[in-house]
Amino acid sequence: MTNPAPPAAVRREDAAVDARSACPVDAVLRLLMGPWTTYILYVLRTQGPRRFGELKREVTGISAKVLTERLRMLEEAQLVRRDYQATIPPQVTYSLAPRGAELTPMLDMVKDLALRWQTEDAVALQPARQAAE
Amino acid sequence: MTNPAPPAAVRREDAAVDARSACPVDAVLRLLMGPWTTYILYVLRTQGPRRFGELKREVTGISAKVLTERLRMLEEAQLVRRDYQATIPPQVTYSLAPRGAELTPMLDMVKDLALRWQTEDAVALQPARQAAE
DNA sequence: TAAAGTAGGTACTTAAAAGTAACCATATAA
DNA sequence: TTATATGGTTACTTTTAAGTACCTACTTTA
Repeated sequence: MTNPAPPAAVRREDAAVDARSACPVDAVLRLLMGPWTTYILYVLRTQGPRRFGELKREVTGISAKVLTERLRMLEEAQLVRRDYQATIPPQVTYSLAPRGAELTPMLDMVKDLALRWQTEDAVALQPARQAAE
Repeated sequence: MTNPAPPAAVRREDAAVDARSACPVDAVLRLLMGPWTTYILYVLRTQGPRRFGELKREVTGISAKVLTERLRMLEEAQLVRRDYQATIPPQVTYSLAPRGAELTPMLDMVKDLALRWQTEDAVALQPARQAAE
């Protein structure tokens, strides 16, 4: 689960709030949530280290604001590494940190599941093929 | 990545929108996202089938509205099964569907990662222990 | 007679997240 | 001389999601 704005009614039940906030699974899933996040990780994983501008161009449609937010969040979570070179113009390179790489097997698992379900659904919706032959 | 409201600027670039919406990993992650979702699955997974009222009591702090929304979404995604008995009062039981159970290894993987990172962080913040002895 | 439990539905409000646009300093290229 | 690129930041607006409260219909219980 993910913790939204704790409403007043819940804010009083600290036990419940803690139970949700302390869930370690939730903490990790919350990192991946939100638009663009897995997309950014995907680009870094498959394309290798990228500079800010390159990322912005490859993650089509993202705004600089959100890209910055996501990168800061991922950096804080140690999923992404930020290399800043104070040249002019400045050169900032983002790459997958060790923890980011550790997510790979799990993301692959999600991918396999997703593709399998997709196939199963497609097959289930195609009894016409058998009937037509 | 998750698809937010497609802004006008992006709406024209259908290729980009498709690239994001069609991502199967994203489709699955989006199901788990949002407050309470993994919590609901967790309760069904560990406690077994539960009725609406029971769920609402166990998922502390959730509102009936959101619980209903989440269950409908999970049912549509075939992660959860809904059994409706037209008794009086009506009896509605929710249980984990096969696809919901298939998520277990992946969620366990997230849990292991999360706990390990938590431990690593705790150790990294405790060099005082060594120094004190 | 009124309350409580069943499983929600609906309307309204609020808060968070995301989007847009303008701006910063600096240097190079046209 | 103006535009472009670098890597952002900031203010403002819009969209979406979530929360709150009240309602249904029927039965059993106090």
